[in-house]
Amino acid sequence: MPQPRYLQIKNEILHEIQTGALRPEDRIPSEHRLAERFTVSRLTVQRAIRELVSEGLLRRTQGSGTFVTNFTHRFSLIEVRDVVEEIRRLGGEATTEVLLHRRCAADHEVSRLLEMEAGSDVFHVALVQSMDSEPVAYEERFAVPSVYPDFLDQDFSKRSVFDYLASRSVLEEIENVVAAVTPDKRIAALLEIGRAEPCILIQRRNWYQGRCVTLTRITYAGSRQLLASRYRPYELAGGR
Amino acid sequence: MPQPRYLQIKNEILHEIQTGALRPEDRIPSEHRLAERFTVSRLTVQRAIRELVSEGLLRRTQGSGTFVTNFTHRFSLIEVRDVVEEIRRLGGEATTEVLLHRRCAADHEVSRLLEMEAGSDVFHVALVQSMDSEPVAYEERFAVPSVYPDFLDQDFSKRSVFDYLASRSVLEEIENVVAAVTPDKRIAALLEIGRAEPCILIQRRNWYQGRCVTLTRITYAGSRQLLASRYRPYELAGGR
DNA sequence: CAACAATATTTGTAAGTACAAATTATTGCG
DNA sequence: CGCAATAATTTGTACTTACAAATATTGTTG
Repeated sequence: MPQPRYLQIKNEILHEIQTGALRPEDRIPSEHRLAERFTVSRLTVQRAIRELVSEGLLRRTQGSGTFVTNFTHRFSLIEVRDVVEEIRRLGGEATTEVLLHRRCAADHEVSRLLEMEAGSDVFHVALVQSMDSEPVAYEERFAVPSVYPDFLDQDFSKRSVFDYLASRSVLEEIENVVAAVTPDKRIAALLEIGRAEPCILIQRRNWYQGRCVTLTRITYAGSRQLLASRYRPYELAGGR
Repeated sequence: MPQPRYLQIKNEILHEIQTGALRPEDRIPSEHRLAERFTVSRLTVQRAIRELVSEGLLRRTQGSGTFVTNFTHRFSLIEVRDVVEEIRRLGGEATTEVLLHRRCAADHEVSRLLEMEAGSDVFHVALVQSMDSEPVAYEERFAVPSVYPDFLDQDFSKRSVFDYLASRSVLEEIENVVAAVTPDKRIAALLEIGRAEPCILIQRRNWYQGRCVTLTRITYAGSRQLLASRYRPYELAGGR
């Protein structure tokens, strides 16, 4: 058996969509008819269709039928990786300089973003990430003490904050905001760039068990393109 | 039947992962055992597990077993929508001013990015997108003539370029590059911002049938946060 | 003890059947 | 003709069975 039947069926439907033989809003044949056409059981057809539905290419309504989605990707996706992760992926050596690592009272802005009362205690770490000795990002992270009790015991120059935080909680919700900013004097100096050089600021908030538990602000040194992604929206499944 | 059995099983496993009862690399019981435990058929268990696999929470190996992934999202995702789409989503009125709409010879940079010979003919359109009469983005798009023969006949002030391009091809591959830039004099004037105000530049390339067919550069007026996303990585399925 | 063979376990694919639920088409009646 | 009841279609869920393929375990033998 060179390729499972359900994959053959799936790829055939996918191909018809890609070539335009099946157009958005078109109704595809019923499971029964497809099962007849391919001489397979209804279950096999069903599996192929269910996967295409979960991938967003088809939409089905009980009693009515299965239709081609007109959702020709209303958006495309950009992956935002952890800086250390990204540096390694690019084949560089990542080093971390920890500037601050403390417990402190949250200021107005931070407490608002963390959805807690102003003046509450938070953990705070500030660091500079370098790739092959060249600074590429300034990170500032805040964490809620109750969820990360051993935050202050960590050595973030050895293990990335990202790694540590990820190991302590399976996140429920993630919010990312991207903005372009001009670095202030201090950050420009740390990143060894001119104050006129624009930077990308990514602010991320994570929720765990209904509460906002971490706030991260990463300022990327402008010219270094760490935010790129390339992907295939609808790839044919299986080999060949 | 309040909730399908396969969803109950899926959510139970998901819950065990979220609470930490099941940890990364743990092996979960075999289909046979789970079917016994929940008094359902193997198929029903299989469906629950297959969905969790496709969502990236479990990994299976034939003959060996099913394991919890240690893939605690190495990246998070940002959705990049079309400007017109994004403006409507925010409840604003989108207007488009077309500055250029022509056929021309590709310069060195554009032909390199479109993977074609320098000097080849390309379609070119430049426009300013506004939200409630306030300019928010400057777009420059290049398209390969052979794939979009009626490019010049379109009225892009009525129908968005995005819409037109999407209607003509189902894309195979999408590349996005995000950078922070300082706008040049012309773009700053068009966006009605100061030259010191940093902007986000998104460059996108699309592939269709093995060839790069479109190149887009969008400069977002800095302070307007059009790049934000919020999502739940592993949401419990079904109601209740 | 090590190498190999046989066996058991586990997942992968697939057929067939059954009934429920939602939608759409059809029929019959006033 | 219009409306309501009925029938047919289509998807949703679920059970049982069957065998193949990959891996893990156990037992045997030199």
